[in-house]
Amino acid sequence: MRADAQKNHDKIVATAIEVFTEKGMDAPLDEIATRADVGPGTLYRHFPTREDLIDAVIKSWVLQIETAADDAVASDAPVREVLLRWFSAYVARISRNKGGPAKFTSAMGNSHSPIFSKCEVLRLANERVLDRFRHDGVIRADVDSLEVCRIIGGVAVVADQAGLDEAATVSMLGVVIDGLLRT
Amino acid sequence: MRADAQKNHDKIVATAIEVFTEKGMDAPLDEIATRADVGPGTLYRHFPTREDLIDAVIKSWVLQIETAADDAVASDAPVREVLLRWFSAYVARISRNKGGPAKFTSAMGNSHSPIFSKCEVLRLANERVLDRFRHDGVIRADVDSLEVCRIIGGVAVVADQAGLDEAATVSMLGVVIDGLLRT
DNA sequence: CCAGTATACGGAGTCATTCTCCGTTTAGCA
DNA sequence: TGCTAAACGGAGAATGACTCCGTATACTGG
Repeated sequence: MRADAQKNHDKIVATAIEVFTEKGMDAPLDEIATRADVGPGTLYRHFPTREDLIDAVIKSWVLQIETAADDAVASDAPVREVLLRWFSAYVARISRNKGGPAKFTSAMGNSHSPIFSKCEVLRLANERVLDRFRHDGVIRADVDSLEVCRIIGGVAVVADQAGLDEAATVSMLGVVIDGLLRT
Repeated sequence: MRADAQKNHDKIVATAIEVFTEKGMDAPLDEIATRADVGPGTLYRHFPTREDLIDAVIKSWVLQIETAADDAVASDAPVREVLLRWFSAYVARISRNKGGPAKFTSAMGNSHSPIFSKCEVLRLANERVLDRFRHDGVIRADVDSLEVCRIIGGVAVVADQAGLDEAATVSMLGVVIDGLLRT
């Protein structure tokens, strides 16, 4: 890639992180272009769709999600507590920017989405956590990771769109966790 | 209200029902105006916001929700089965038009929304059903109707946005129901 | 029945946003 | 240093929300 192209690419991603933080993931792309001092054409050449740009922005998350999952797998606290912490981390992650939960959760399981691979990271991290407890027989075995991601994602979407606080989210997650335990 | 205004009002609502069915609840309002043979100005005078129009469109539902709730309260089938049927009806209702679940669920509990009163109908119907089982002591008492509506709504939003089939929805509802039972 | 007026109409027009097209510029190479 | 593929960027087309205001008309009181 040409040096100027690389520079613009990086500048766009950096600006996108800023703008998404300020205005949510549905922020006008042209504003990102303007603030990155590039033309709209340049932005769209690098990132044909909004999701392609989101994909580039997410890269930094991946590691943190993996770490949270590692913690959950390693922790010897009670199941309920471990799951609550893990799901909270999951929700916090995808909710960092307004509109994020909807973006991730509706792309989940859709292999044609530009952010599919990032969703897979989430799904697989969740799978590792669930596997640990499935192994112990403390959670039900008939629900797969994708489905759990969707339910948790649903909670995140509602919390995001209705502007709920963390307490409300935790309470809803508690219900879902109880639904996963036993059986 | 002047006779011509009434006629236009009715024509707009009828057309909106059609267009929402075809294109979802985010369909262009100008298209509704065009197809109803009125100017955009007329549509916006009658319904200042999209939600005001949705509110008018919903009127026909209310009775059906009440009926489904009545059935759930009266049924002597097992809890799990009754709840599954009720929640399925709830989800089906708000998911009738694409984009519906998000509209309803994010307005739920927000008394400033034009469709708040309709959301209250949903919430109260759900409350009646929950109350019956709370009385029997078969479901947990520490989760209120609003919260349950949000969790179920979250499932509906995800199913709607990801285009999931009914089996997937039912499976997710099953998890939530298990989370509500006991304790 | 008719005139006067409040009410309602409707579409042209503005604004915001997405996305494209294409003439211009430039990095990197031979 | 000159050539060319690569990249740029902004004008502008397309879509959709929403407003403004000149025009038309349904009602009412005489």
